[in-house]
Amino acid sequence: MLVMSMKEKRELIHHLRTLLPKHVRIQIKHYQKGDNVTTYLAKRNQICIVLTGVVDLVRYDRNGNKTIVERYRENDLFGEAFHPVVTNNELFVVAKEKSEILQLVYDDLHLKEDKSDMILCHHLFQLATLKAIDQNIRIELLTKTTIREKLLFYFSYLAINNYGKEFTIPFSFTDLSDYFNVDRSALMRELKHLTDEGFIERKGKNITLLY
Amino acid sequence: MLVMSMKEKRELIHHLRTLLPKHVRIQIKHYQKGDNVTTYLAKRNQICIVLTGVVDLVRYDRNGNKTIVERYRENDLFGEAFHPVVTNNELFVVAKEKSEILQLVYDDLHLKEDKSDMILCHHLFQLATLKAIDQNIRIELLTKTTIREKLLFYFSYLAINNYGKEFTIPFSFTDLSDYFNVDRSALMRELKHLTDEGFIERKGKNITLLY
DNA sequence: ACTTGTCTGTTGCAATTGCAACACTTTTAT
DNA sequence: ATAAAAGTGTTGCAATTGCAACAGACAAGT
Repeated sequence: MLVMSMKEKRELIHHLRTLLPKHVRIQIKHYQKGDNVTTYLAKRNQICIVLTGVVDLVRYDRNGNKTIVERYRENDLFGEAFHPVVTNNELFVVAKEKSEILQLVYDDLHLKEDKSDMILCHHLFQLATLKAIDQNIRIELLTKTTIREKLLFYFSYLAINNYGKEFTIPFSFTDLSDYFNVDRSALMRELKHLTDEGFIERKGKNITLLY
Repeated sequence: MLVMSMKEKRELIHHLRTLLPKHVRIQIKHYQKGDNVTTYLAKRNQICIVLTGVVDLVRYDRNGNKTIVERYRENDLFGEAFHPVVTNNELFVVAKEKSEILQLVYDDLHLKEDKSDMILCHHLFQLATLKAIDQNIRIELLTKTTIREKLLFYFSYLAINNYGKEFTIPFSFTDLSDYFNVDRSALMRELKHLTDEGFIERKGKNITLLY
């Protein structure tokens, strides 16, 4: 199956680790909160998998606006390979908390025609698919025209993932506004409107949908 | 190499077609301009590759606003698998021009341990990576805060791909505004401002960067 | 050639959002 | 324990954008 649960994803990573071909050089590195995991500069063709923790891919524009381009959690795939130098960007990968990252060099897995190579490749394809799914959700979120629509879309996404109309937002509001790419105060204002108009109930980051 | 040129990508697809394992069921379908390629409903785990032509993944929201979620060109990968049903979306894939689409069922390529299977898997991973790259560019574009920044980012992207400060926009302005997810008239207005302020010269869709 | 439809270009006005600034609470580090 | 830092919540105001509406250019089809 291409679409898989968290559990299946975890098993996939475990399988991948146990079956890593010997000719594929890997490193497992540990990072503390705030550490720069790796800068998007030279080292091309490096693929990283988050084993534990959370890391953010962030960008600062000329005006100092911060955007969380993507947030990677346990078992997510990322790497320079996915961010070709198309413009003069400043991208940073920063550990949001204590994290453990598996790094491997893509070029190593070139068609050695052994079974474990094949499994690795297959797993990487699945991970890349899952990544694409996350990216599509983000794109869908960003293409909502108003903050209200962004919030409602995001809430219904969380509701489906938590199987219910009550859930806790897994971001701080500051980070959420970076992820939505909107002003934080404007986001808070819209949350207030949604509460006042009876669409949601809110206690801190706990939301209950009333519709 | 993970990052590859158009030519390399074309060769990859060619290779993939000649080496398709026999147990993988494929179909090559032809579509005319305006045809609905496939609706994002039931058929999961189908992977599509554009052989010729252009197809758009579009969404209409409640207010009738159209958004081009993604545009797929020759050798691009798409499919229901990348769009899990997370919300009540209405996604359509529409042929923008006469197109030829290769469709294969993902479940067929499950670990048959033969060489061509491995190559197919490897190629699919590469395609998925290229897809992720495109998605990242789109995300970067969408996270620009103003229409001006979106235009300048997009222009510099085109300039790099065309190796020069002169290029032709490969969208109609109507489609470009759908892709940027902004109002068309607002986009035209901003183009005018950029021209008036001497950032660009424009004749129809031909742009020259003056900075 | 003519009609139909789509695309381009422009403008006034209203609505949403970003910005700046502030007070207050919570978390983190020493 | 206490200081410093980060996050939350709120508001007025300005700026950007969306919307509506229109006219002319261009393209496609009969």
